[in-house]
Amino acid sequence: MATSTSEKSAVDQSGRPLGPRALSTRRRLLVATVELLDSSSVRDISVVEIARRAGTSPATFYQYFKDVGEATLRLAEEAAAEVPAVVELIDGSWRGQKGMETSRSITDAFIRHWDAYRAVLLVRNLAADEGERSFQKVRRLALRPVLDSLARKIEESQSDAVASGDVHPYAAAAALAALLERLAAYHKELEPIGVTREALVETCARIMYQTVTGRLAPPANG
Amino acid sequence: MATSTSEKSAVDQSGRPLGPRALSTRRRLLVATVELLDSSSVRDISVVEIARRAGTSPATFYQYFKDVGEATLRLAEEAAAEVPAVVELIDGSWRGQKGMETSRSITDAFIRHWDAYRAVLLVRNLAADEGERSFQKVRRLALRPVLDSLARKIEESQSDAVASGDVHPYAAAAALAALLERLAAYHKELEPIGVTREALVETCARIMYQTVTGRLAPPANG
DNA sequence: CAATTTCCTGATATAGCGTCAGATTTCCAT
DNA sequence: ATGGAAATCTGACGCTATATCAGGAAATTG
Repeated sequence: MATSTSEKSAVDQSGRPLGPRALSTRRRLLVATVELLDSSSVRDISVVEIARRAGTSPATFYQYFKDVGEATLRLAEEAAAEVPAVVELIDGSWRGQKGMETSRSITDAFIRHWDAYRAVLLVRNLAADEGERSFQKVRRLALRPVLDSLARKIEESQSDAVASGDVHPYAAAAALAALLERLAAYHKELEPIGVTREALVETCARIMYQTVTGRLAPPANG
Repeated sequence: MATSTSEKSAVDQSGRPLGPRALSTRRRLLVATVELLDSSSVRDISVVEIARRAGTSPATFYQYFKDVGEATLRLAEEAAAEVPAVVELIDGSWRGQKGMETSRSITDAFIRHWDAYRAVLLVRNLAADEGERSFQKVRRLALRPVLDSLARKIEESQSDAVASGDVHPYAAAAALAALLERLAAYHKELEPIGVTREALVETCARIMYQTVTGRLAPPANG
């Protein structure tokens, strides 16, 4: 859990920094919020319920958060802190079978990230898509490093490559990120339809490989 | 607008079919719902507000819909009725420059579809991702034809192709659909960052082309 | 251990939810 | 036309949640 980072800077609704007791209350409220987010739809989560589950009163909730949206935003920030691990993978080798391996592990890491923070990330994306600035900002915060390092890799490939250079690196990176995100959110619903997680990862990895390197993916483990 | 189809079968909350006056009231309520969906976040849309905007009372709303969720579901059903147009494009040629053209127009059509129904589709996807069965069903209804015909095309390409056959057609189709969906939801936020809609469409089209045909995309209109 | 700061909550005004009985409008047979 | 039945709408109501504030309980400090 990457909680400690944000804990440091946590403040009261009036801007005052928090002591240890307050910190733990705040944490309980956040935990209650994820749990409810996990188990029911956003639309019918209420402050009362969060407070009840956290063993405290609604008034206390408002001491720390403006509304349910703000609590969710804080959770999204915590999730964003976990992404960097994915970024390092991108700097691996992108040649031949090794490249496919890199691609696969990125896909896999991304999906695992989503499975871990699913509910929060879903809400974060909806809010961002609906135009809420603060949520857009958190999403960018989480995705930017991924986009940047993907785009860099694509550029590298383009310079030494056979591949046609008419691909905008950043657009390609964005497309890949979009693919990863949506697939990660979606895969659970695909499995009952007969598409295994493995097949999905493999397909996604191939697409990524091809888009990054500009070459066709090598046949599976020869 | 594809409203007439669903209008026919519209019923009261108690299952009774609707007369003309009721039909028009129901429509006004649905219109008010989209408008609010377009202009504010799902979380703070209320029945009262919908009723106000439709020039009627909350009690009337409940005559037609169980809650805001159901109204949204009906709207999602109407959006789903528009998708088939996209499907026909998939049956076009996938060879060389023509293939890229096909791919581009699919991407373009998909994005336009999303721009037209954005708010509703966003909510539909969130609800589906959150596990609400009825919304999953509507999404499948809309996406199935696309998936099916994409998967068929991929299979065709595999039979006569050089390309390695270790791509699961349905998984690949799902990945493409995921890419299209996410990108369509996302593109507006990418433009300020310097990624034009055109670059996005082009990239997306190339990925689609490569995934469907198993060949590298031909260089742009060289 | 009392004063002080930190943290929590009961009370409350306001507003939305969801239901029902009855008012209003529309329709149709006469 | 016109009176009554069918269709449609809504005012009123009990319930629950929101959001705020003044003051109470708990921890900390000198």
